[in-house]
Amino acid sequence: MRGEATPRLREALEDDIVAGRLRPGQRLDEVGLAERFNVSRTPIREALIQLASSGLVEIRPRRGAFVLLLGPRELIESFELMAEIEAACARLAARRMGDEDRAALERAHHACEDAVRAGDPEAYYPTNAAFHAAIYAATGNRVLAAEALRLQRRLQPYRRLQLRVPRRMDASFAEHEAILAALLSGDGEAAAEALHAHVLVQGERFMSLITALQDEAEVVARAG
Amino acid sequence: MRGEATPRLREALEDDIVAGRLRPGQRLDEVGLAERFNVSRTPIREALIQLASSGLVEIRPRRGAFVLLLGPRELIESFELMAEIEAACARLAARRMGDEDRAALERAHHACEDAVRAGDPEAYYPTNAAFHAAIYAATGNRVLAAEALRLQRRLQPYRRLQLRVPRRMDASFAEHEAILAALLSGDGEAAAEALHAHVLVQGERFMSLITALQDEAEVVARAG
DNA sequence: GTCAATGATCTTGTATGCAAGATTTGACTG
DNA sequence: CAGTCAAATCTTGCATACAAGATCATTGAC
Repeated sequence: MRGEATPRLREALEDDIVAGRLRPGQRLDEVGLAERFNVSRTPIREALIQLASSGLVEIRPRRGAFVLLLGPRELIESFELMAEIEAACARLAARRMGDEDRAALERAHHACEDAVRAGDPEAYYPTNAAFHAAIYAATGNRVLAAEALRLQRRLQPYRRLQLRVPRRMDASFAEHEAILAALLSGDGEAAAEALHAHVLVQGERFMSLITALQDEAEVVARAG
Repeated sequence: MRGEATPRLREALEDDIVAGRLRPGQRLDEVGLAERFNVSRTPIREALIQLASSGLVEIRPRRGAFVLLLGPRELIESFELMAEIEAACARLAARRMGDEDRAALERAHHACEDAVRAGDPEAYYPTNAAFHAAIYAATGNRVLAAEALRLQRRLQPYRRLQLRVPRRMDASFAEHEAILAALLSGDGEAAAEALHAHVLVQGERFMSLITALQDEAEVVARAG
């Protein structure tokens, strides 16, 4: 077994959580994971600690690790934070982005368009994430971009549900169009406002779904 | 040894870093720390991993852990992120803060005033941090506040140096006054702008000092 | 039949052991 | 005398061992 185990485990678990294969609230048993990955508990624990620090996992002392389950309040607050950070990204990106960034942004936008045309939410999901990531990158501020990505990943398990809402995908894409136009025209304030609303509306639309998920997940947590 | 060791170790190391007892760039030897705290390497490693995830420590695989040393670019970017986040806090706080928050903010401001009167940068430092923290809390958004605090701590080892700059403490306090006035009058935009500038100016003023620290720390890192 | 208490079982948190990669030291070569 | 290669030493990363707290089940009382 070459290379180091811990980073690999962290990525594998992170993918499982972000992709929804591990559901919010689910318990992460150290021994079980160790067996699944054919390693000892030590690197598993270290990976779990890292995931806890980046906000994907919650470790309750002496009780074990759980996929982070955001309550309604935390969820609203997280989307609000995301909206503020993305708005800041829009402002900076509009001011600073270069030709390379513009091209990447347009590529990402077209990829979204393809997914919308295909009417495939599963395909839209990653292209949407990439579009937002392209905005982060266009700020030229790597620290800010890393922070935005971290938050994006933290919210992805929840976002994922939202694309199932009828017509949401088309609405999302239309909003992207307005954001992109504002960015390309260099109007940072307009882009910031549009992006802020775009993120917040997602948070708000989620709430009903989330509450449902919440109940479901709690049942899972209790049963599992 | 009752209670759990890891959280205690994390806090102790975090305090050492934030307070400047452990300098940026300094190596953190697992065995040495284990002896110092009378524990095995295991909880030390877990504490270091947590500190790495919150951005106070850098772990280079197979090379060990080091107190995070931000380069000039990362430092500028971090202050820019901090400025954006604090500006967002100001906007939200101006809209939402209650009487309790107002009172806490004024108390924090008066504590700053005392330190300025005494002309004591060492005393001003924590009161300044508390003033900013009061703004975070006044947003009513705990997720946002937690994020702001995390960044604040990450930058504290660097901020700490800046209060040594002549007259900086008085200028900082004067800026606080303007920020507080805007917040209390409910003018979120003005508060946001003032706070944004307040944070950014710190970042900019730091740069010369930082470069000096950078060199010094690298020497320490190489020697240690 | 429900609830509480107590012991068995399981899981976490920490210590210790060991192998592999990194660093240092010292000798040797040009 | 500087530079380089190699072996010895040190450190990390992972595995395993063990103790203490948490969970669960069984039993007994009401």
